[in-house]
Amino acid sequence: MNHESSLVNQLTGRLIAGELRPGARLSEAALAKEFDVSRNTLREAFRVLGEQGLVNHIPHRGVSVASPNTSDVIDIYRVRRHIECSVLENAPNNHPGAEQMRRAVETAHSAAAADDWLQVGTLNMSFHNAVVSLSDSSRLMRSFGNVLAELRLAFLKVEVLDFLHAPFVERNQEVLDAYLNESPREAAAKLGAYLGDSERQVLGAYARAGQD
Amino acid sequence: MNHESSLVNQLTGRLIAGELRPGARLSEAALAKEFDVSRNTLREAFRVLGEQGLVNHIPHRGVSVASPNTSDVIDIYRVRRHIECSVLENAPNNHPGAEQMRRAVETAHSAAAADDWLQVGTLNMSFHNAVVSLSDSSRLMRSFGNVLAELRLAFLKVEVLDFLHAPFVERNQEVLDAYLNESPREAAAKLGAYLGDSERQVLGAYARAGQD
DNA sequence: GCATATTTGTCCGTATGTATA
DNA sequence: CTATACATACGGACAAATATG
Repeated sequence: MNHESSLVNQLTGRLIAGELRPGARLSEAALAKEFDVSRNTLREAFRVLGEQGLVNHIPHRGVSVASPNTSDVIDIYRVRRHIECSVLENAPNNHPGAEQMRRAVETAHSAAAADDWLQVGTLNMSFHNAVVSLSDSSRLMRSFGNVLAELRLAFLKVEVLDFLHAPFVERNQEVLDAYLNESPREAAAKLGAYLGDSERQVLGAYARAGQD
Repeated sequence: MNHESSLVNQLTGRLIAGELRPGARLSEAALAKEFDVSRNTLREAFRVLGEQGLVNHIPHRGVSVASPNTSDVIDIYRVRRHIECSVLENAPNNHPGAEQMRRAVETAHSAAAADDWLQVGTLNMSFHNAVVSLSDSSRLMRSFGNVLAELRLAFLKVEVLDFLHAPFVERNQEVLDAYLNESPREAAAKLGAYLGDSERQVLGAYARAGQD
């Protein structure tokens, strides 16, 4: 059996769950023992995560969980605007991805009504992944997924709590409606405004937390 | 000194130079001996290149140079259209990246006059990297660089010779002029048309070569 | 289909370099 | 400054999977 890819998935799961906090040093020996793999196997997984931007590899100082600063956040939102808006604006009608978007919004409404904010946050990610899936590009989806995972670390760093995503459930609904009933251009414009507000909220949290 | 990152660079250099052909198996023992590194070090570099899409890693069957098929090429051009056109359309005026674009076009004209088509190909990549640099996003530039490197492998696979880039020198010039003298929207439209033609040319080469 | 050789996956031990206490 | 802890890289070893005859 292949430990390697499942090891990457396990580590990613811990990272986005916040069990390995941003900035935390990741000891080779400790983690190797914890996951019951050799240091070499773990190091190979570290290289993959480093390339994905989830961990930082500082020469001769080891590996630590990525800890995005404000310029990282700004860069991440630049990527989001370019990719998400471009994909939505050029999306064809009746793309199956729209159904994924619809489900994500619908389920998010239910989850919000049940005060399950963790679920709301997860469904928010599903919605935006669905948007990018309108591109039919596996490479774009892969890169975008990495960026969203990195943004998740930014949330964890300044403790942007999941319930703060509440207002965005309705915004996602509006983006979807614009795509279905108006025009891709209008939907992309709404999405761009959404991303601007979302970015401001995260940067505000950084300022309050006194992070650079 | 850090062997690891320089090893990745050395391998990347060989790959885009065509010394390691698309589809070629990369023996751990042989390459480790050739680069005078241990197998473990080489395997870590393989993981990085795998994440970048330059090599394929099949468990228990080793690593081989990526060999993009037609659907890969189509996917790559989807990414190029979304990223390059979106960046150009939203680029500010007087961005320093425009100077890089200008230099690439100017030098390409000279190189074309001197029949140095290898150089023309390199400068073509410089031009499009410069376009993406208009985004001021390091993540976008990194992802785009990986995609361009993968496209380079596609060229090598079907032997799209560098002199075929000759007509595109003028197209790049037109894109630049549109950006400088007309509007970002007009420049993006020209770039989109350019990418469509470029994609057709590559897919034509695939058809002639009988590749899927 | 079977036996053998090759290759990969994993792990350990150790020497060296680096930063921290 | 010395000592300690840790990360890096190498080399060797063996099991497991694959390729080859």
